[in-house]
Amino acid sequence: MQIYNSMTRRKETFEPVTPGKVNMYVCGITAYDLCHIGHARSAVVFDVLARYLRRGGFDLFFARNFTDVDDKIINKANQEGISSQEVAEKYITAFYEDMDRLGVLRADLEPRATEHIGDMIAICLKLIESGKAYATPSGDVYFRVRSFSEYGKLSGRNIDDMRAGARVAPGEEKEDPLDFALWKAAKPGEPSWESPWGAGRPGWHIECSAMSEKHMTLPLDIHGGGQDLIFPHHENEIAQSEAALGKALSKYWVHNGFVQVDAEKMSKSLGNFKTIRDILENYLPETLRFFLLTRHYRSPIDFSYAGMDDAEKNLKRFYETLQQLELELQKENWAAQLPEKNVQAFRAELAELENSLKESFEDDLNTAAAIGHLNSLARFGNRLLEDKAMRKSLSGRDLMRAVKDCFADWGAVLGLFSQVPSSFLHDLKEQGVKRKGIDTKAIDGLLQKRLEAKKQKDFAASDAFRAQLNGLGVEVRDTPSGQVWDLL
RNA sequence: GGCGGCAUAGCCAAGUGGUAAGGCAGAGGUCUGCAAAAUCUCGAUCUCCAGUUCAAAUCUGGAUGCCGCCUCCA
Repeated sequence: MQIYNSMTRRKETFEPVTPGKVNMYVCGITAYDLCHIGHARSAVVFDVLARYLRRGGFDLFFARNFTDVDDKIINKANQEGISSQEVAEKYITAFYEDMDRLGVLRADLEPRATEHIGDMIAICLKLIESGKAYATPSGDVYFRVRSFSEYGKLSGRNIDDMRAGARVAPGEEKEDPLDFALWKAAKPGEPSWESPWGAGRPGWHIECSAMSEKHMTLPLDIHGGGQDLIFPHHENEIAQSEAALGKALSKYWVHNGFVQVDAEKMSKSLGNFKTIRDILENYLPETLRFFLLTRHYRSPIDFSYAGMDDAEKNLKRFYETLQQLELELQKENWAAQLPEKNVQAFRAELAELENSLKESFEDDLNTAAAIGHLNSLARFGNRLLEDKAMRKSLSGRDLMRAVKDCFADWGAVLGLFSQVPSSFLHDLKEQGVKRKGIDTKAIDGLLQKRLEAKKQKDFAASDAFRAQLNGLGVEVRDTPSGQVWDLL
């Protein structure tokens, strides 16, 4: 497949270091708060990438870490009067709850920073020994950025262009403002570990270097994360790891775009911050996942409720089609195969759709294009369902089965369409009723009256009841099995 | 100040050289007692200007606008 490599800023043909095997390391969360929809996007994107690589037959080893020691965690712990370990535990649990709902599969390895303190110290020692890092009198360890000539290669920055002068906080003992902390001397009340430089805790960047080195063979095939991690996090990881090991940290660097709100990045200060839980108050998890996948992973997504509503309607259409296909395929009596000439064009169309789907994923994981093709597939399925000859014959049955299989196949890669249609549609309706505050008792009453009117062929009255129902935000559908209502 | 990205129909959104996927909304037809769902048909020359090319939304240069990173951040 073609994958965009942030390092070279081009799409490249993906060829793992060892044929058939893929090592992928994705930066996970810092566990100090509930996950927002940006975290959801990153998790969903790399979840789909992992699923697609596995589908392609690669032997994938996927690691996603948790940062469980960090300034923000310590602050939170102080605020809440609990230990930072408890804070991390609490939000890691919340992460799993949220991600499970979104259908994000567990990684093969989910290492935590605090489990790798010794490995981090070892890297620090190695870097100090080779002159790439230095310890200060107060017990900090800094990476000597100017000792790594390639510094800036990922983010496209030139050391001399960086406005780092202002970054030296009072009391820091950096040789150079650009230098970054590998290890921080402990302050009173902070969690700390013994080290050759006294009690302290690791800097942020070092954990990923330590964990990827410990558990995976380097270079990694794919190192991923959000675009905001490119600088300084990934740049620093590269500097540490490559300076310590003398080889590349990763062959491909993959970064997902932001989720924005009103065309601006989400942030707590702007007050436009949406947690996954905020959204799932009013929408089904699959709707959020679908929404996130309807844009290319590298583009920014502007989150909006209007966009969620669109996503929800589209997703509903998919499940309704799937439901119709399922119902039709339960039939047992099928007429003989149609003449080949009547079936040929349908088969060709299906084959082309399947091919387009494959190509979409091959082209830098273009899930937006893939969902477009799945819409075409849904229409194809609906046309089969409307075609009398197709609907009755074995030819049609085979085609309908193929459509259903195709949905199952690509749905498994996208992590969509895997629910039983009737139960998804039921949940969706319930969610809508709750969100819009529909009075179901009033609805049932009106439906009963409308049914009576219809029985008497009093269409004027039945239409009047329908109008009343519309006024309540409800639409009635007459089906072979009776009245059905849905949200308008 | 440095680096980077984006600008496609009413809205959302694919599309990196050969005359614009898809979704939502809208109009019309089929179906329906009427509707709904489904289906069919209809809709953009791709921010602007100048180039390169037989040919550009797609390449180059410029303008305008928006966004991100340079500090913690998916």
